[in-house]
Amino acid sequence: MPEGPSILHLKDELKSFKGRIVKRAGGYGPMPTAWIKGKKLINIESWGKHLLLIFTNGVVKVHLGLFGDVLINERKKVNRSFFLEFVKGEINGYVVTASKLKKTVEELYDWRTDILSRKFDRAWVKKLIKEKTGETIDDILMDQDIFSGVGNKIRNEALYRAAIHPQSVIGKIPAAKITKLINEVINYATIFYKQLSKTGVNDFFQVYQQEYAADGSEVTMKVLPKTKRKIFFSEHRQKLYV
DNA sequence: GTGAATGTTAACAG
DNA sequence: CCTGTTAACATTCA
Repeated sequence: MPEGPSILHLKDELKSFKGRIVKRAGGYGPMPTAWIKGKKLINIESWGKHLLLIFTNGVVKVHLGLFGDVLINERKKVNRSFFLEFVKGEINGYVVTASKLKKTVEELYDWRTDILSRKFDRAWVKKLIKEKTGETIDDILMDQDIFSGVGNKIRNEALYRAAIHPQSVIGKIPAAKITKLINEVINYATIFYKQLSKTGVNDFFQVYQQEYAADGSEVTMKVLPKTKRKIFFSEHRQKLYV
């Protein structure tokens, strides 16, 4: 379920719980939940793939990992890893990890890198990328401190649209191409988010898990050695800078 | 039954 | 101690 756009969409869906008092909190996760009972959920925020539930006496960070799911006023058969029950309605997290922030939201999060935030700062992100001269662009795109909210789908789609080979080396990519890539990340994340809002699913791919890319060229798939994640790209369209 | 999938982090080896 | 690699986690779907 989760790349940044999914979390933003989830935040939208949870809006109606703002300002309401928690009757019961729990779940099989390790985080203690007694401190939440009887407290008001004053706000819901998100940063990248983090969902932040702000209470008067603390903040819960919810991460959906690879298989996480959050249901509203609905339950599955399996146990909930984290849940909030209100007088009317409930938020049920499955396979999510919840933890209480040890510092304030302001201390922990920089929204200049959040690809779905209005505060996203192209110049700032460009500067962070430049510092990674010798690394490859596929790794940098998944670095949550540079592109907060980018997951494997956005990575592959943005690189295709910017016509950059995933294994290009940062220092060798022309500055204008980096700019183009940043724009395509935002573009695709926006498409992803709008699709979710409209249809509840995102399945608009030009290269990710495709046999042929949108331009008709053949798609190559590689498994990255370190992360074991799959990258999909078109040799024909995407230029390798090394 | 098998394998793969939108992710992160703890544990381990060197 | 730092760096890089592997394992673990838990679920759904094809």
